[in-house]
Amino acid sequence: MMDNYLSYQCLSEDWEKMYTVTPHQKGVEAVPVVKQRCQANARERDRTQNSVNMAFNTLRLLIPTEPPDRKLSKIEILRLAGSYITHLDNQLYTGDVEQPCLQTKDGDNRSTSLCTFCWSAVKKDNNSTTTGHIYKTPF
DNA sequence: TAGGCCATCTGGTCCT
DNA sequence: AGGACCAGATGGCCTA
Repeated sequence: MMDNYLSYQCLSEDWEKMYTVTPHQKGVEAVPVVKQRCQANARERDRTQNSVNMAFNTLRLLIPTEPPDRKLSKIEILRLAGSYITHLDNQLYTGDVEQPCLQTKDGDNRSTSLCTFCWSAVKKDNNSTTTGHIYKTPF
């Protein structure tokens, strides 16, 4: 793989030195394909770092965990975000933040369990003398 | 050391 | 035509 290119993270200062492809079609300007490829790579890098990862970080901040700065993988962020939305939706529906909400297990409409976020609240309540705030953090 | 996770590269497709 | 978006491939790092 990448035999035709200069491998990872080709730097902009190298671009001008890169070879160009001789055009076979008449009237087509020679295109510095490697430079073009490196520019595309840079854009893609920038997009994943500043767009995709930023979105993951923003979403991560909205998910309560214990400890709050617990490292979550991207797939964990997505799954927990879904669970948390369901949790909030249940509380909104019942109108009772003290009432633990139940969630349906994947693919099984008959089987329910305490949702992740309520479960963590129960665990935390059992481990402390204070009661009250429902938005305890999972784990 | 195997497996999970991630960053990066790459080529294809779609959009402007 | 060029850029954005996407999914697959690859290799490096980390941890159990």
